[in-house]
Amino acid sequence: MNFASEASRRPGRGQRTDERIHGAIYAAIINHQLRPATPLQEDALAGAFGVSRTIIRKVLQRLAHEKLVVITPNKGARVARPTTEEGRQVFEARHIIESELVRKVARKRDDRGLDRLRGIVAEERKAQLADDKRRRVQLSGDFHQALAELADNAVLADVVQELVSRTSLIIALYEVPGAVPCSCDEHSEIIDALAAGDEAAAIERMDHHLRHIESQVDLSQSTGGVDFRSLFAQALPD
Amino acid sequence: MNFASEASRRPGRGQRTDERIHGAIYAAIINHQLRPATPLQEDALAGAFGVSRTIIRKVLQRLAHEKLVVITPNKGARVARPTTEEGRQVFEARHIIESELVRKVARKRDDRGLDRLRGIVAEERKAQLADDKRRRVQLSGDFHQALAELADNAVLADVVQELVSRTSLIIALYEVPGAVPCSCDEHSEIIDALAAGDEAAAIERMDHHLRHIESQVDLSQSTGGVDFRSLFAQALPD
DNA sequence: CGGCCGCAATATGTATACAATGTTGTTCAA
DNA sequence: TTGAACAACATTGTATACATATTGCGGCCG
Repeated sequence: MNFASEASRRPGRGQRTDERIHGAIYAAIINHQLRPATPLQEDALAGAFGVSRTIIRKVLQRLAHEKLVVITPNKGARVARPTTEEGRQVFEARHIIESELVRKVARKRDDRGLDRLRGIVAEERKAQLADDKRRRVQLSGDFHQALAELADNAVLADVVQELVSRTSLIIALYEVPGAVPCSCDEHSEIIDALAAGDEAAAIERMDHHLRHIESQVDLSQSTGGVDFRSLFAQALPD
Repeated sequence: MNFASEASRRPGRGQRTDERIHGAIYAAIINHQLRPATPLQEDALAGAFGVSRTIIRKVLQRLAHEKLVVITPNKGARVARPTTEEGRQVFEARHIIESELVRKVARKRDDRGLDRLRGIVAEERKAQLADDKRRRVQLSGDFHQALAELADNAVLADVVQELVSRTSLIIALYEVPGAVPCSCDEHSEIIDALAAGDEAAAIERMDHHLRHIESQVDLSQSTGGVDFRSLFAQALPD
């Protein structure tokens, strides 16, 4: 894609540009259009978006902080390739944090908030029928994000947002072949428990849902620093 | 301070420079040498560290992502001034996350890890005797950071690190006048419970410790947009 | 013929120049 | 005297040029 025309039309109108470019690359990574380990060359991106490398560098830096991109000094940026261990940690963190957030929301009985969640699930169903996988992934993330926001804790909501993004990368890498995309029914069940104010049930269902997502990936492979010595033990002199 | 000589001696030796400058500004903020709302002018910092604004911008961007600095477009960067609401959220997040981390560490019975914690507490005691407040603040953060690392979850350890830094800012802003700096005995008691493998006690003591820190700050003021009208009600003509 | 050394190409790291924006102080007019 | 408009300054935003590091290729030596 080439956005050069729009970008250069209005030369210096603040830092709306950064935001746009960040959003575009972010979405492409979450959507698995840019897969893990894809090189993100500064010049190429600068050309594509019609801006200078300065802007691209800023965006890449931000994505690196969000752990979606890895920058190796003097070698450039690539889409991150989280290890299985990192995957395990991300899921553990999500269990811990999202359980508590669900607890808080269940206690709140915020009907308007729940309606917002229902709206997202409705969109999910539509995307499911339309077989639009990209939109489903997007909306599934939005659901968790929205839930976090309902818990009146923007700090934790930010953390969840980051963890959800990273989950996308983990799925891209380790999804098992016949994986069934996470059914939105589970989201619906969580909402029902929240609406009923049933704290325990809501937590249990969120836990179940997260375990379900985990069951769709295979984190058993050892990616954390391959030990060549033992791997090639029999091929090496003692 | 002026690091121009060292910086320019070896012109382009990788991005060790960024790290150094980030560390320096980070420490200054945590130490309360740079107080909330202090303007961080690019040129001034560039001059002080003997680098160009390019590097400074990168560092400020990173600090902004860590929520220690706020960048307002076209107006520049300042040390962040978290609101009382944000303070509340940070403490809540710490309770949720650090409780679970303590639970995990209690179950692990990792003696070598506990020794590391004891080492930090010993340093804390020394700093307490030497009346070195800066070092005490630093070490207190290190304790929580080290504890998080013992829980075998680098993802959450990163989050805790960020929350601990932000806590420093909150203390700088809202510390009550006669506040007694957090005694390192509480850290010690947590270690003892961990050593005994007493999960419940360890969690209880961490909770107590965090509540103690919270009691040192006054988050009751409403900082979310000061209402001059009511503030100066009696001094204004209706 | 195989392996090592050196050079060239490519990409990133940093500095600087220029453009745009925001702020402040001054001047002029009502 | 007060208000607003304007102009000068200060500061950030962006692009570009140059310095430096890595990588792959080709030639040279053993």
